[in-house]
Amino acid sequence: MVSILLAEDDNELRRNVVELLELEGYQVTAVASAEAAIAESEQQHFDIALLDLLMSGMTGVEAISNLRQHQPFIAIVIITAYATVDTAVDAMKKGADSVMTKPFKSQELVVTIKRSLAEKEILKNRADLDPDLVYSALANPYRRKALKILAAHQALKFMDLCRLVEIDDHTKFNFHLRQLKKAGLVMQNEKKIYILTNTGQFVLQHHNLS
Amino acid sequence: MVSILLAEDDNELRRNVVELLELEGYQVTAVASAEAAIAESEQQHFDIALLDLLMSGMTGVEAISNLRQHQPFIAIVIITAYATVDTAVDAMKKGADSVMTKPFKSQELVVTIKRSLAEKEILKNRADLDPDLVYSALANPYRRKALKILAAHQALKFMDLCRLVEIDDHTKFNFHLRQLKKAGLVMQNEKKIYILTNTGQFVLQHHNLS
DNA sequence: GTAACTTGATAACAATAGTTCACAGTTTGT
DNA sequence: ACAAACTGTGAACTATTGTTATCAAGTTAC
Repeated sequence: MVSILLAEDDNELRRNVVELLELEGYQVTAVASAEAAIAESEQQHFDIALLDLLMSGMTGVEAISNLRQHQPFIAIVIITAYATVDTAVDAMKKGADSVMTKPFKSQELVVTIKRSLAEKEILKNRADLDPDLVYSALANPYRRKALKILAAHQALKFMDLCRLVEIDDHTKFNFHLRQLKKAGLVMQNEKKIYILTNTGQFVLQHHNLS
Repeated sequence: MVSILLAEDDNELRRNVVELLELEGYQVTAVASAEAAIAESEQQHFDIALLDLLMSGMTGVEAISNLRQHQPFIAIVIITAYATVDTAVDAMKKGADSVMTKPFKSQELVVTIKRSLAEKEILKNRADLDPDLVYSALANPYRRKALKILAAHQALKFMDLCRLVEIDDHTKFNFHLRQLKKAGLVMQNEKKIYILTNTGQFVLQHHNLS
């Protein structure tokens, strides 16, 4: 079941949103301040947090880094009545995944929640891969280069990739390719041609290899 | 000298912005489409790109990933007359560093440019560190744990950190700590107490270690 | 068919990473 | 002052990573 953490200091709106989300089948924990939200996040796991921007005490945006400390994969949606482009940009810079304006229709909220969860879903994949192997695989310039080239060309045959990485000894390159396969970043398709796994694509997107 | 790539299909506005930015001492390359901007980015280095959202052909937001392909550290500002919170959020999700609304005052543009460059400045630091060493250092759960703990506690003495990482043999932990030092992620302050380097803080921020 | 290229497996080896042990100088508490 | 805990160094050793050489099955070109 998807668990939602809601921080909203308007009592009536909070009750309404809780009711709405519970009808949608979510499990909701509602609090009235950013501080309370942080405290809750230390107690139990949440998939997504809906934070009002302006509350007495800490703002929703200020709470983001605290929430992520205990729940690195939590999706965060900032909700605010006074949203401008600037406040939205600021919230995104500070780590929000989305920003909604108040007032909103029930369906807008549900759609935003579903989309934010979907976008985070890819991140969850990372949880089931072995970070030791991935970092170890990235700790070599040939392999980082191979990944980048593979990302650019989508699919490459062994020798083509080998040449592009500029390793003259193909057996040496074969070794590095195996390391990439072992780390789950690269695989061969049915025609034995090398492609990135979606893990590989994710890693490449988020690591900006140099 | 800071080099700016400007993509704007309104000829008059483009000329005005070029004039303004050159007066401010920037070196500006101006084009009239996202496609032309991508082509330029393959020719020379830019510190920052100012992209109009709506142009004939590709939008500014669609060009972002292409630009980053050749220039991973480029800062990107999306400029648009029809900015809503939703379009701004979308642009940020796709990798923009900031979003500005048209029309804007000269000073707003200059301030936004300076701030975006400053925020990217941290990234440049990464360029001068050895990715082999960093990834290698991260390829071990003890070391990732030590980094996380160090980030939470800011500063820790050797034995305190060792206990928190739950390694019983302090000399074994000492080895891993040396690896972290060698990678430039951790250092000792004047009182010999262990702290993260700013490289270490950057890595921790951007890797969300699991 | 055969010569050249492709795509691997395997073994032998060097270099690096990681562990453990022994020991020693420095702080800290009492 | 003395013991205990702290903060290391260095040597010995094992495991893993990375390189090189040899060999071989499959594919393609002619």
